Amino acid sequence: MAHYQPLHDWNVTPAEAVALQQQLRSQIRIEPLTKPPQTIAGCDISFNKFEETVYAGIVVLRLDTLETVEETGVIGTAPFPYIPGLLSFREIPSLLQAWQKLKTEPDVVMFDGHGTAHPRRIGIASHAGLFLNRPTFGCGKSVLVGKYDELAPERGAWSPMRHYGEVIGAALRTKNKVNPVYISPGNLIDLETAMALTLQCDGGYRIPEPTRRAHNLVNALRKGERVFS
DNA sequence: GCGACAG
DNA sequence: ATCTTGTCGC
Repeated sequence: MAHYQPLHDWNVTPAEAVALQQQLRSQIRIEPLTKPPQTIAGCDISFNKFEETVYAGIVVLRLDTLETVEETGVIGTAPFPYIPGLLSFREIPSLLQAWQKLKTEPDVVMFDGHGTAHPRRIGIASHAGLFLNRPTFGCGKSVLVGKYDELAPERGAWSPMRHYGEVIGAALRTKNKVNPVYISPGNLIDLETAMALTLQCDGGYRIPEPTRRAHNLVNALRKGERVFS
């Protein structure tokens, strides 16, 4: 049901992947949201060690109540290995299949990884944002590139992440005295809004609800505890 | 050349 | 990411 723009083929070599990133980065737009979002989606993939089968899923929730409104999942194959900086080429193909199964198009999408906080400023959230043509941002659990000053221990505290002099994202504390998560805009959104949405999706855990639910979903799918038609 | 390195 | 039990701290 939900559609996307197939900007390019995913059957590429690592060198071609880097070239594609260099070519696509100019199309990324970091700007405030056009309309107030009502729904947000979380995406994630899971797999068994040493196996190529990937379990991808998307969970859509209402931003006001954090109630889950839709879930989709697919079992596919990873056409690309995990290479730092090229994560999107491994995860996006299957996520696009899950996206196609959505009945409603989410207003904004949160990814497990980075957006502009990437060596070439086009992490999975930015790359997918170009295909989906809607606001996307990344919420990573660790740093790929960039440095930041330590932040206060309270939830809500944050510190900008810098790389080669430019602000590429922010370390944001989502829970008191717990390691921060790393937020960076993907496409069609700005850092401030991405951080606000992350805090709004609080479920009492370090990981915001969209990503946390997507993670639980794909793990259940991998273990055969969930089925999608 | 050496170390770092999203998930 | 995944493989896994107990254990330290609030």
